[in-house]
Amino acid sequence: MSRRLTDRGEERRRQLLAYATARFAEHGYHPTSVADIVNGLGVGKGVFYWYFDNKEELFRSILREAQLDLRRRQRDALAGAPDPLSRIAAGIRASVRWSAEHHELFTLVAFAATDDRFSGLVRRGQEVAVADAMRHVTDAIEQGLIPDRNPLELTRAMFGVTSELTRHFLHQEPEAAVSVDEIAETAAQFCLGGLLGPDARGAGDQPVASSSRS
Amino acid sequence: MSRRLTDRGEERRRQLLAYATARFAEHGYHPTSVADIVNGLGVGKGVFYWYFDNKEELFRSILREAQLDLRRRQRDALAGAPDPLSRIAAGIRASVRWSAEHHELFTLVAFAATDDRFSGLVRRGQEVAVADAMRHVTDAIEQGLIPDRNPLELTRAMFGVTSELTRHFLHQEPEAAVSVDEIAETAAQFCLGGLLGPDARGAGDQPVASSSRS
DNA sequence: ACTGTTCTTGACCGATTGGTCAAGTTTTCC
DNA sequence: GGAAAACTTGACCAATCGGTCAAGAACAGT
Repeated sequence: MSRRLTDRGEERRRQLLAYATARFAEHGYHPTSVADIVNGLGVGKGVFYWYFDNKEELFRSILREAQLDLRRRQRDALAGAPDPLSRIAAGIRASVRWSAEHHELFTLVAFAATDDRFSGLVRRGQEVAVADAMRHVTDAIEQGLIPDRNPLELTRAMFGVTSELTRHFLHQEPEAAVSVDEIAETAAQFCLGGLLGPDARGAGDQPVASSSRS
Repeated sequence: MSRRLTDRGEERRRQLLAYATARFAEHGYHPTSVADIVNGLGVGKGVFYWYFDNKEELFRSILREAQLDLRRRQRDALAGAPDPLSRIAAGIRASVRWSAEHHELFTLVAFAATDDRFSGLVRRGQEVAVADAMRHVTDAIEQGLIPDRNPLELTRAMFGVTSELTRHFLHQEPEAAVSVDEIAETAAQFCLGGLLGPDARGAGDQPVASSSRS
């Protein structure tokens, strides 16, 4: 589809994406029909199919734009952080904040990861993000700031912390009145502690021999 | 439905549950039809509706049995652990092992958490599991084994680590040839470190004043 | 052996869906 | 001003689905 869109067309496409995002997040991808989307916007069915080949393509577009936005946000957040551990902490905080602001997108990505058609796309996006974060973990190991353990395992553990705390406190139980900053801080602190491990000394200590060297 | 089932009936019901579990895990809940399930078992549609009121009830039954099984497994794992931190570590390892053995159920719970109809059930099940685990976190704080921070936040962070490491290494990338025990150990170590935080001293030290007391 | 219950079959049905498309409107371009 | 393109409408359609149910088979109990 190499047809050009006018400004009016671009605006309509954005409306479809935004409305569909909200609708999918609230009711789920499968239970939401194309008719639901176009009726909600007050347009005819053909408008939908003018801009998207099918329902699945619409959803993929939403996922891709979410991934790009998050990655951009994390890159911006790391600018200026002096050392690997503070970059890791800054990345975690940026992630928590982005997810807090994009509840709908977070929900959709979580669903997409469990669905055959979309899990590949989600996986590839996450691999990029994980590779980004893992570089800092590797740097921290090389600089002797944390014990030498499997960087991928450590990075994935951090992802788990970040997404679970965000999901629970900022999306599922927002009435718990926990601030985004508090959750971001909890995530960062827990992860820094996790990187150090249970036998860790204070930051800056010389690396010590590990009984289970990897 | 208070009709009694014979042994033959019980066996058929189990077959429906097992086949549906595999089918839902592989293709997704929504894309799997009742026809898919009964055709896969080689029975007629009425068999399905003899045992279950509808498709949704079948899925709920699967979720409930999964939650009971996991909880039982974790309770067994804690027996004999002498102190809170070793109970926490034992619970984490049990969780990882259970999830490794129940890939299908793990997948279904992950999906169910994102779906309107089932997320309530998943949430309640998780709250029970979280409350169980949080008791040990609270004990550890009270015994001065870890700094005094929000136990619920700490417990949720551990859940995030456990599920993400399991999901990634044992389900998504099984060809990475990482053993279940290694992942269980990584999860336990990361979490113990996370509980201690980045300023932690060795286990057994007196609790020190925290600059951000909660 | 007969009755009652459990288990089973698969045609059937109303409802819903994703997607198509002829026709019309609006806008753009020359 | 007219032609072309973009945008829009909503009826239509084949396919699929969840669930029902009359009828039959198998089994259990007396």
